[in-house]
Amino acid sequence: MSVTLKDVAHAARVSISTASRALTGTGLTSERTQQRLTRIARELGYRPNPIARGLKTGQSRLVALLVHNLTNASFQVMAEVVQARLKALGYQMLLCIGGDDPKQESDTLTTLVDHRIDGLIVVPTGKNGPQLKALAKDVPIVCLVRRDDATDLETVLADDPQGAYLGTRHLIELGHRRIGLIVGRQDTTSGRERLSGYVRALREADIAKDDTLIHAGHFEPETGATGARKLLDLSRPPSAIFVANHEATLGVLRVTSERNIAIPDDLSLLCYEDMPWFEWHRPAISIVDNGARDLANLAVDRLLQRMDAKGNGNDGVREYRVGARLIKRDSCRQIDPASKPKPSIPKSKSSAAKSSAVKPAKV
Amino acid sequence: MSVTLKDVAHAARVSISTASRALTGTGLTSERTQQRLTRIARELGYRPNPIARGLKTGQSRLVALLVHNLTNASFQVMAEVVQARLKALGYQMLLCIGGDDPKQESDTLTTLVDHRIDGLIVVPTGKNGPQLKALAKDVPIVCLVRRDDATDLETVLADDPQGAYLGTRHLIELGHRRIGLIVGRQDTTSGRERLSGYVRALREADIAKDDTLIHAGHFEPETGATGARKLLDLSRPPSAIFVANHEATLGVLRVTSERNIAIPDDLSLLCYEDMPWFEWHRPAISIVDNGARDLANLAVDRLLQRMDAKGNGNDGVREYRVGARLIKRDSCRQIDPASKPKPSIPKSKSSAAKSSAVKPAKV
DNA sequence: TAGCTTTTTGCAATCGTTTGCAGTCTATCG
DNA sequence: CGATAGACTGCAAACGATTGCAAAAAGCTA
Repeated sequence: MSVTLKDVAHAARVSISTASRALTGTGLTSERTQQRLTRIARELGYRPNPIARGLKTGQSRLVALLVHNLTNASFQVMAEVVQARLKALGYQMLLCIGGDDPKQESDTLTTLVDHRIDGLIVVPTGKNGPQLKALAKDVPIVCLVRRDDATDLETVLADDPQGAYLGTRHLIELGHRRIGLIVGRQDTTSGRERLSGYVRALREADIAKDDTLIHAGHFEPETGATGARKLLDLSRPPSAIFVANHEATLGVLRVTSERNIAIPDDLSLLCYEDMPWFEWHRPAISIVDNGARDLANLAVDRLLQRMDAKGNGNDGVREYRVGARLIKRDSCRQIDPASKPKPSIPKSKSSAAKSSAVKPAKV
Repeated sequence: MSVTLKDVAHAARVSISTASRALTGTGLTSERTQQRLTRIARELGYRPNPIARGLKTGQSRLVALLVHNLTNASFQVMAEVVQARLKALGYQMLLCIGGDDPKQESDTLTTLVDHRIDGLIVVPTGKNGPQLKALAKDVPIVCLVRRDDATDLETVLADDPQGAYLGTRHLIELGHRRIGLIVGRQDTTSGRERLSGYVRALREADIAKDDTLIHAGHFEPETGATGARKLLDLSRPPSAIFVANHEATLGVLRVTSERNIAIPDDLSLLCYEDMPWFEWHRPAISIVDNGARDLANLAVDRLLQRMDAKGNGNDGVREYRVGARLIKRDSCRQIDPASKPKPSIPKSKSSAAKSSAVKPAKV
């Protein structure tokens, strides 16, 4: 069907092996034949067959990315970043969707290694530790966003404690003392870590932690709605809500809208992770950016390094944290505890907010 | 490294060929050996190597989906649907992102056929017709959402003429006579077809087409903003806007919000294609659903059929249309034909409208 | 039991590459 | 001028499966 190495060799009147060496540039061929063959190959439109090559070399030039879904904005940009990076290096990305379901994850993992993928970036459910660990012997693996505690795989994480801390502190600096928190499930790393960052910021400001102000729930809009209702129904409702679970944002907005609560006048709102429409929403929604782009890039970096290292990548560092940063928009306002003044939009001096940096963390 | 067919055959004391036949179920083996071999294979944890198999059979069990991006909600659900369907059939999906850029599309296409994909579903840019046509000789291809006029490839399209017609008629039935249209680029199928559906509905209702009410632009929020401004600045502004280009929705909403225009009281708004947050938005946004899910499913159906047919799929039908449907929510209101449409200086009296009084009145 | 058909099995080639080994050629040096 | 090192090249065996063909085994009839 298509042009094979044999054809090229034949056209150039050399043996297949010479052709192979010349084209792969193994250096064992004379400059002249090498050039001649590259030319002929080009003329004939020869494109090496990765399958045949893979059979011999055991590589596939395929790298898989396994995420939970594609509706999550973070996963979208991660997928785009990973795909772009890999393509530039001649790899193809295999995007798989695991739905945060251990069974599906497990199935997908086995198919992937069957296909002899050269590398894997995975957002683990956390329930397939042993399998992942076993696979890691055959294939370089990097975990993304979530850690699988049952493994010691290299992991690239958002700095959720810091992000939540940053966000909470921002609200405190604006004068808020009663800050509601809507956060994800507490059996996930991110859920726990965001809560802890929130708590730390409060403690640092000598604000007593009030459990009635904290609502932990699932990663769904519904959680935001019930959470918001609960918080707003309190006898002393919060003056700001930090939605540390971006799937919940929609729910919160619906409730504030239903109740005709003006943002940021009546309530300040700060969210976690960006969404394309946050900027376009009125008021534009301030966020803590978890750095999805950086996360993906770092994950690719790590993976590539492992793929090159060929096994001896045990250089100690097992966990990387990508710094979060605050993006101030218009949904949080300064509070003056003394009077009830006109709302003032905080000016965005975003240069100060760029605290993002990539730093390795110790195990 | 892993268990090969040879190992299985050896363990069962049969030849490799027998093992192969027994496991692939070619039917040329006795029931008994077949069972015995499947058992042994299972015990040994044998998993066939798709690369080796592919080399011989010329198949890869890989099917590619090439879309423009992942931020578009339709592409997201399509990707999820395709992945799910294919996985169930033992295929892996290769998701590629072409950015609606002919050069990238072209590059990706060649890498894909290099990888000997078994099939391809592509949202074509429309600029690589010849290449697609050539590839179609080697690989079953189905076009999705957009047609590439330079080819005669099987194509699964949304019924945009009907969808636009449906939406426009809905607005007309609500009593609107001046209906603004914000639509995509007129050099794309969807852009043209949606315009034509709009025009047909108008004609059918004996409403003269007014070109000042039509704004065609790029697939970006900015287009929505400029379009909305243009329409609302008219001396006789429309009483309803049909945003037939869902990337533009954000821009339109920003403008209505900036100008304190209440939806649906002051202006009815109808959009094309669903977004997760449309339902949660206040007011919930009515849409014409293009049936992304159905589109993807049909595309997969067609592709599979072609892949089975092995070349003789010339059964005449070259184009499939998936019906659109109207989803009524709260952003369109009935107009009293007696009273004149109220133009300029709209008061914000909608209880459900964006409540924040403070807007940085930029622009 | 012989002779025939039908099933089941094994041998070996093949897919398109890569690569160890051995052979050929060129050039250099004594 | 002949020997020899060094640079190129080609042969052939892999990689792990599938598959046509022929041989062996089994089943059947008479």
